[in-house]
Amino acid sequence: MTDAPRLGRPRASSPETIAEAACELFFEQGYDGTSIGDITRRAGVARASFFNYFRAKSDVLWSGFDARLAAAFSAMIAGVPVADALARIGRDLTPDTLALAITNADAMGLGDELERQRAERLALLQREIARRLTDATGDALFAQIHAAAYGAGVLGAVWMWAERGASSESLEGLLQHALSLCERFGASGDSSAAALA
Amino acid sequence: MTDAPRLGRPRASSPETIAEAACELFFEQGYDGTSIGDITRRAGVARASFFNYFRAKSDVLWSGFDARLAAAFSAMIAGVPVADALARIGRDLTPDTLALAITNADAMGLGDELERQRAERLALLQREIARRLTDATGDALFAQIHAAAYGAGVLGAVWMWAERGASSESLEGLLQHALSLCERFGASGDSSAAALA
DNA sequence: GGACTTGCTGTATCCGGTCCAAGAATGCAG
DNA sequence: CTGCATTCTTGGACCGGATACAGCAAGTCC
Repeated sequence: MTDAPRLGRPRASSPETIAEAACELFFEQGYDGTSIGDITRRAGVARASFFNYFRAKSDVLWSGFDARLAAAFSAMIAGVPVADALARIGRDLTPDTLALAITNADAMGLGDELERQRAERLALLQREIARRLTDATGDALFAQIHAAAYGAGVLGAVWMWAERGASSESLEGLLQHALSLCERFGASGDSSAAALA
Repeated sequence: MTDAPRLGRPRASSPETIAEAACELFFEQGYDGTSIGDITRRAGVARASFFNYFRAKSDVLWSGFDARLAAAFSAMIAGVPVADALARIGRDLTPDTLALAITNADAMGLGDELERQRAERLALLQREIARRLTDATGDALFAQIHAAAYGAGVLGAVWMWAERGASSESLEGLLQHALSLCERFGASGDSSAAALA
């Protein structure tokens, strides 16, 4: 939230600068056709420095969204109800690199990579949400199913929002619509727990 | 389904042989500590031949399950209802390499790899099921949510089954329980489609 | 000026995965 | 028996992502 600490050598670049260079190259050469060396060369830093800013190549596209996810998980741990915490993901989400990647997936040559990363986020959402849902209901299997529904709702809403051009206002409503669908699911499943325990 | 074609040089090894060698090494050195060269050396074939039997290292664990998934998808395309097609995944599923990997995840050093692969299968299930569900309801977002619930049900059931020791009989019941939870979800969501179209 | 902390860089290394050309082992047609 | 088509094996080259590390640069604080 605050600015960086003051100690030590200041950073010579920034995640934004590197991400910008990367996205340019993705448009020009495609995602697979762009090596990390290409990115850092254009950004004016050494290849090894790339990993000071991103953990992996794909993080260039996902780091912003991942930060929102992490915030939502923190809120959940702090006691915020699941649906409320997830709804905040859509608050003030300006079109970022992920939205850019979704809308221009073809032009950037993001064939399966985007799907692979989306799959990881779906699983991450499922895991974290299920952790909180299991405490409430006690049925682990139902919690996993319900959590996956929530995760799919979040990602589905983001995708639809991006594909419509990331018009800034509609994500929040889209997300709430999706989450309401998921919540209705939970209301119907409070019986039949101990059948197979 | 039938035997192999008769033409050309016969195979010098088999997926089973290679998978066996691989699993041994995973127990001895861990998944990450075992290179593909290690596996092929123990199996008595050249490194390049590994990719004649598996597309990737992780396929050693997942190829059996993937075949069942593919069969289920084929059935869905042929018109079998979603829940019925998915229920067949549990039919006669003898403990295979995947079950072995789940139960011995720690001993094999399968830290995140198993989760990553599971995430991909969850997304695959979601995609294929949603493809069939969208035709029926027309609401793409709800279809994605519902499809993810189905996928999570399948994987959750398989995981519980494996963690209980893969006792051969209980998977089918577990799966049907999970799928019934998912189906109840679908019954409640037939309104509220055109609100945001 | 020094100690300390942080970041940059070049390099070496590892491994998964792809590609390819040459050769080996089979069935089959003549 | 002789080619021929087919299929698989093998070794090697190659690429790119990711990790590790050692040495240096650039700041802050005392």
